[in-house]
Formats: sequence, structure tokens, C-alpha cells
Amino acid sequence: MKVSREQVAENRRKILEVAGRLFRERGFEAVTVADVMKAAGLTHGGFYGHFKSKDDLIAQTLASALASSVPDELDFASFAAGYLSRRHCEDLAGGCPVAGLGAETIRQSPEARAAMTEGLRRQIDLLSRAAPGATAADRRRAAIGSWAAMVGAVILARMSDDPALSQEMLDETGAWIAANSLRGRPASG
Amino acid sequence: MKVSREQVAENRRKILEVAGRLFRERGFEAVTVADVMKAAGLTHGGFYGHFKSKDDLIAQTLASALASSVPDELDFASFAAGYLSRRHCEDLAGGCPVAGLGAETIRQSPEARAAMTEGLRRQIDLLSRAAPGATAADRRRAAIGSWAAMVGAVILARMSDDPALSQEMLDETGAWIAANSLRGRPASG
DNA sequence: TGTACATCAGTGAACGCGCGTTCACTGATGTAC
DNA sequence: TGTACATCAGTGAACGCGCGTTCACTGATGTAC
Repeated sequence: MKVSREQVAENRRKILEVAGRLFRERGFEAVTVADVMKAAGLTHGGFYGHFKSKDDLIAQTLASALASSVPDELDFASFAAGYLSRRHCEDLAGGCPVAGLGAETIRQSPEARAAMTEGLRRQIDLLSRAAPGATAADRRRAAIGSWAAMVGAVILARMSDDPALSQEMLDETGAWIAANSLRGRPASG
Repeated sequence: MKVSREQVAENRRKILEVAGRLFRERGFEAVTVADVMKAAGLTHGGFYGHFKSKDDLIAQTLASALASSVPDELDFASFAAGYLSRRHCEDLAGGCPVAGLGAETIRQSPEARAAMTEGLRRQIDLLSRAAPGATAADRRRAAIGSWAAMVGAVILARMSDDPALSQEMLDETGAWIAANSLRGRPASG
């Protein structure tokens, strides 16, 4: 049963959307092609009309999820607060693709790694524009250091099976980043 | 062909050792029980004499790898330098199990997560004793923040397919941690 | 605008393969005497 | 200390299952006239 061209585009968009959520929730390997197609309201056989292989889906899902998760501009302090919030930490399926899928991407195809590298570059550039610091080099350093700390803290907090320890890691990392950010400003504490 | 009791213990030790390296190199799911047993110089059938299941192996390998990767005491600056070195970043199979396997552990069994949580606690306590800071709370905050930044930086650096970007993330995170550490000391820069 | 038909997106059964796990067997170990 | 034999760690063929992928088919789409 052939469908309209608009429906084809919509189906493809839907596949990428549900794949993004399922992959973040369960990881690349635990999600099957049939799982993705079922979640998109389709049957597994049609998958290969949209993608060359599961690896191709992974690479395109990463590119898509990363593109839609990076805004044009942001406020440094509120971005950090949101990123290190309990809500974001607990939202595997809807959270940051770097924290949710980055570590797994290390062992994926060159295309997937390229998409991730591009996403990292954009995130660092974005944070560099918003981070505190006297010079461009200072701001870039603060962007990289605080981004590493944010991603690390969310990954560590998710590892722990003790909610109190998770919360402590999120809160203390936030306070530590805030403390470091003050160094680039006129002395105030 | 039965083997001696010492040989049984040695075989078990060897299985955990090679599993630790293989899992860090390829991830839990991409390594098969047969891969592990072959690397240990045994055949796959004997596996279930040592472990209840592959999940059991994963949990015990994590506990074992984490226990052997945490020393009793360390120097904060040299630990950070080593952790953020190119050598450590490139040594997937022999590197820190938290950076190599932590993100995957989120989706593993309760036993595996418990082993990881215990390893995290020990690492934070260890760093808290070595980190700079005027009060115990300051030192613990510095330990958590810098540990999150170190783990995050190594994971981000491994994601990137551009060696220059990877190196920049390692170096700048190291410099950023060092800058933050100075805040806890008598003013000197 | 209406009709005939070629196209092709989606369906679902089927495939081959590799995985975790089981089990009958082997033969060295280690114990009972 | 030496011998007979029960034990049991390791072997390797076999199992069932679920995965990624293929393919003959279906029927709505959209074009040619």
C-alpha cells in the first residue's frame, strides 16, 4: 500500500524521533529495528526503504537528535542549572544525547562518530559565547571545562543507585562550576 | 578433565581479568561469553562453572575492576594529570572502568549498578582526602566537581574523531580544574 | 475533469546467523583405605 | 607411601531464540492521455 510523498517524509521523521528516544532510553544495541518501527506505527519490513541499515539509522538519529538539542543562544547559568537538574538527569529518553549516547558512540560507525564530533563542536562554540571569562581563550576554557563537568556529573549521577548520592553529585558539581565561573569576573566572593 | 583447586582459582581470576579488558574495549554487549573464555584460554562450556550468567560476570567484573583501580592514597594534581593524559584516554582496555563502562552500567543489572555505586563512593572519598580546600565540605565539593570533569572530559575526548579536539578537551579541562583548585588555597594567582 | 495503469511505500513471512545457555562426556584430581 | 575410585572442572556439540535483513506481494498514489 503506497502512501503519499508527504506521508513518506512524515514516517521518516517519526522513525528518527522515536529512535532518538528509544536509543537514549535503552542504548543502541538493546533497541531492535522492529522496536523502532513498531513505536513509529509501522512494520519492520518497511525499514529498509528509509535507511540502509541499523548503523545508518544510528548515525542519522544522532545527527538529528544533536541538531535539535542545540539552540542558537543561551544563558550560561540557567543552562547549567537545567542540565544539572534532577528532572534532566532522570529524563533518559528526552535528555541530552551526548550524556545519554556519547559513551556508546565511541564504538559506533565512523559516520556516527562524525555526527557526534560535529555536535560537540557546536555545543562548545555555543557555550564559549555564553561562558564567563575576560578573553576568548578564557571563555573557551570555561566552556570546555564546565561542559565536561556537566556531562560527567549527569553520567555519574545516573550510574549511582542511591538517589542521595546522585543528587549530591549534581548539586556539588553545579556549585563547583559556579565557583569557578566567578574567577573570570570582577572579584565578588 | 578436572583441574587442581589452585588452577580453578587462577582460571576464575584470569576470566575476570580478560573480561575487564574486553568489556572496556568493546562494551558489555559486543563481547560474547565465548570471546571471554577464549581470551582466558578456555572453552565456552566451562563458563557456567564459574558464573551464574553473563549478567553475573558483568557485575563481578565491574566489582573486580573497580576494586583494583582505586589506590589507598594519591596526589591530587598528579592523579588529574595522569587521568587527563592522552595515554590514559587512548587506553580503552586498560583505562578507568568508570569512564569506559559507567555509562553502559546505567542499563545493567541492580548488582552491576551496586558495584558501580560502591566504586564511585570510594573514588569520591579518596579524592576528598587529596583535593584542595579549606574545609571538609570544600574538599568534597572539589573532589566531586573535578571527578565529574575528569570523567566527562575523557568520555568527550574519546567520542571525538578529531585528535586535535580531543587533546584540546583534555588539556583545557585539566587547566580549568587546576584554576578552580587554586581557589581553595592561599591566594597565589 | 475523468479514466487506466505504472509506480512504489509498506506488509509480513521467511532467511541465516550468532548469541547465551545446556548437557553428556572426559579424564585429572584428590581422598579413603 | 601406594592403590582404587568418586568427584568434578573443563570440553564441545547441540539447543532455542531473537536479531538484522530480504523478498514476493498488496493496494493506494499519482501520472499519462
